[in-house]
Amino acid sequence: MNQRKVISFENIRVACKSCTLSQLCLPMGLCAEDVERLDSIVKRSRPLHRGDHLFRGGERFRSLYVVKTGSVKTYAPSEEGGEQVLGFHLPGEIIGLDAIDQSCHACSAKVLETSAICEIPFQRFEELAASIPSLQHQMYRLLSKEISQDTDMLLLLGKKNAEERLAAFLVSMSKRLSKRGLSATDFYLSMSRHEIGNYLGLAVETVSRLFTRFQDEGLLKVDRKHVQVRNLTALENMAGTPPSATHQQHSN
Amino acid sequence: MNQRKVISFENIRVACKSCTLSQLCLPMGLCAEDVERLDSIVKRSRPLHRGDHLFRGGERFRSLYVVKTGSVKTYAPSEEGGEQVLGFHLPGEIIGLDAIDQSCHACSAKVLETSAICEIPFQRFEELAASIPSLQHQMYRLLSKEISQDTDMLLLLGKKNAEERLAAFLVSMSKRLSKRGLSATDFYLSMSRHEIGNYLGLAVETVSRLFTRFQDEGLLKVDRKHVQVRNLTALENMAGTPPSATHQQHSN
DNA sequence: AACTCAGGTTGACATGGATCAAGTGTCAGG
DNA sequence: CCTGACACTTGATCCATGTCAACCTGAGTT
Repeated sequence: MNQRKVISFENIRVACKSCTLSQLCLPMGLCAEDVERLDSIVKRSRPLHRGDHLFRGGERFRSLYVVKTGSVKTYAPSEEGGEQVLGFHLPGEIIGLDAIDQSCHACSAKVLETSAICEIPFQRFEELAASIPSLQHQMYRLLSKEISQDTDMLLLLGKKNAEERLAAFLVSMSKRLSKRGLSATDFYLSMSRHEIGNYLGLAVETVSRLFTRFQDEGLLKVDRKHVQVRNLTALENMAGTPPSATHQQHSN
Repeated sequence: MNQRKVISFENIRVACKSCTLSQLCLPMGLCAEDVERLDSIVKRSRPLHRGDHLFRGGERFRSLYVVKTGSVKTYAPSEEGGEQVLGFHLPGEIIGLDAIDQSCHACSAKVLETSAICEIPFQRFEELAASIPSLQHQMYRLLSKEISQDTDMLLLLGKKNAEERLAAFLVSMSKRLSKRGLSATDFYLSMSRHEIGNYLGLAVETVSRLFTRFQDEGLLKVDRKHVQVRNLTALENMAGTPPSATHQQHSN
């Protein structure tokens, strides 16, 4: 069937079985044979570039998307220009789960930097899941995890002040990046201050001031998008979610 | 006077097939035979009373729960007394979806008034769903809907001011109640002002002042927990979610 | 009836963060 | 090297809402 491409994009278009994300993503817990079956329905497009949309609010829902490399933000465009950033998505994270119910995307998804994305046609996925119990189970887990994460965010927006919010954001990024094999203390943020503020329910100015203050307090070293965490524990305490308070870690 | 009785006691231990909620709940879209199979795994306990817990944060996850009559609140107990109310659940709504991922409840669920609850052992449910595609699909939809609702809530907490929040809350209650055959404009709130404030990220005093103001402005008639909506359209506009802005209505 | 007590309302005041208004890099294109 | 655009920072001010405190009200209880 499909001619194998043995060239430069090969590392971007890796099959699920050789993808380093398989333990975060849908293939988790599947046997080799079932991974192949899943792999056969995944579509891998050319890399997308900063500003490209995976989908826009209002479009018909057909597929789920998984970030393979790069990062994506989802946001709800509100009437008259304003928007609410709903999340930033790193490799291995699934996008579009909220659209299953209405068969229609309520939010938009835009890539923040050059990114490779896997597309999973949902109807075919559903058929497959019906015949692979562990895939079905993993899908329930991923949906459930999305709900827990939203719940954490509700707590953040409902109860935390500006300082706690930014600390929680930085801790979350740190954990998620390190789970992907990157440094937990030295990373680049792919989103702007404005997007961070929007996501956290804060004004840009507040975010900027907090970055400065955290740096003055020796918690961070910041240079534009480059962040070096100097005192992760202090940030965790500030964020109000000590690692042992919950029963297990679950951020994706 | 008491219209709450409409869905009250005649309903308590009815089987799924004769439950008035079947179009909101898991049986939606199932054929009669499959409804029977689902029904056979559902456990129906005696009514619970105000303050009883369905589960508490930290407990092992075994079952999902569906409100049959009455109402339930879910909340995340935080260290040292504080809590964040995560949601209020009306008949037909499923509770516990966030615990699938960790097999452990991160939040607690407490009934707000005498309530009948259906318990659905999750493992048996999962087995059943694997053999009934339309049940699996409905489960995906319900999980997805939960995510959309959380998303709406993120928008509320991230972008809306106090007045918009309370208006959105009242509109949501109105819609959900009317979808259950109750009046959209005359109802009793089963939660306290404190719980409303907590849920909306506002101080009790702010909620109280807003109720007074809405009444002064002729939008509502309020007597303690009894609310009569006088101008639903105005509330909808204030809430910033005009009914036609989204493509379909979906609040459960 | 009087007492109690929790939930609710109302008023006075304080403040965290929004908003407004200048700057200050930094980078792309000419 | 300039120029303009844009993201970010910093400072000054304002205001929505939180906080604190007093009081009310209704439903039980004695």
